Amino acid sequence: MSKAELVSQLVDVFRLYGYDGASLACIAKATGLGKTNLYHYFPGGKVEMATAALDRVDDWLETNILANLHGTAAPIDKLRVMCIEVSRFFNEGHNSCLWAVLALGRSSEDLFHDRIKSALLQWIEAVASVIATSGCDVDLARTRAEDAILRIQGGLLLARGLNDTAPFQRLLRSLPDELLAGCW
Amino acid sequence: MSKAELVSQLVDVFRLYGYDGASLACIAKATGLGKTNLYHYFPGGKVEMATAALDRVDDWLETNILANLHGTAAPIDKLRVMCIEVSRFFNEGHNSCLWAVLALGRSSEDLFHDRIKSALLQWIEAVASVIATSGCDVDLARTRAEDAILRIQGGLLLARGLNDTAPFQRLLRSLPDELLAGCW
DNA sequence: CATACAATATCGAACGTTCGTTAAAATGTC
DNA sequence: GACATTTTAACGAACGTTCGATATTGTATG
Repeated sequence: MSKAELVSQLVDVFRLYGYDGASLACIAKATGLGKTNLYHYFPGGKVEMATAALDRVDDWLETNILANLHGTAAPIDKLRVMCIEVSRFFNEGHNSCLWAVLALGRSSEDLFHDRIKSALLQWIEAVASVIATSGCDVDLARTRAEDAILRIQGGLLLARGLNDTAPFQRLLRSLPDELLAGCW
Repeated sequence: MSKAELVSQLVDVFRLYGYDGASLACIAKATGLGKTNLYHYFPGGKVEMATAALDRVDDWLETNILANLHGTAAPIDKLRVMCIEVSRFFNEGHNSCLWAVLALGRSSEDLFHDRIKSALLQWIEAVASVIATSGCDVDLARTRAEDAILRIQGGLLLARGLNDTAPFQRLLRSLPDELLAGCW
């Protein structure tokens, strides 16, 4: 197995069990590697494994979300592409968000908080920029962008809490139009 | 310290550290009780402690949210009261939601999932009922109610992820009117 | 082509620590 | 003296981690 596949499995394990819930034995079983062998790939131990998982999610954000939002397509099309990519990445709502899991899992002042905050802000600012270019007031665009990310996170949480991905999927369908509503 | 205060502290500890992150040593320190002494109050151990914390949150939901929503006041007033109570309970967004922490913290098939799902559904249905009585289509009311809870959860998550409670507070301010918009 | 050697990958066993938990004894309270 | 509360001590299990050795692979030299 390549290291890229390995990291993908780490993402899955951490967002399913959380940082504390994902024991080394749990990770070893999920990846098929021995506990010891994991230290060959991640000498920094569990922290480095979670960091690698976060790196992977950052890559996804940059490649599949930010690049698109910063592109030259029409605002409505960029937002539609974003929602499609989000739906795919989270398996139509069946997967949790690693940021949410790590942000809620440990104490307030933990290792990953700064990274998560930075990623969320990048996403919000990119969405706000797209909305603003469609003629919206800048402050309103920012507010709507925050609301968009907020609702995506809430949708994923509800999907897990209710065992029902319908609200999340409905949200993604209506989001692009709502974000640009009333913008000329 | 009364048992009621003790349970309140359990709620705080669990929603700050998560179930796995809240070790017995951590709980003992937070409550001021010895590890073993906790077993005098909760013979069922950690599971019973978390269950007691969930009981407390259920009590809050029933007393401060559902009773109000099922009352006889005007729909808009009931929704406003709800948002005020939510803001107070979550300390204006500085506290996390125990349901979210427990839902995201452990594996999909865990001990608390059914309880969390049931509580969320009760809340959603109560909100949907209020919206529907104001003249809204029943399906639309349900959709809006799901969106309301979804956004509250997302707002709390963003507050923790961004270290910024502003989106959550803004959400609570605009939610009552938005939920009833276009309903005659 | 074959051999030797270094680097990479994997493993089993054990480390010390912390986990949740239990039993018994000590302390406080009425 | 009866009862609730708290503490001391200890338990086996699981935690993240480290060590030492063994395969496996790649590479260079003869």
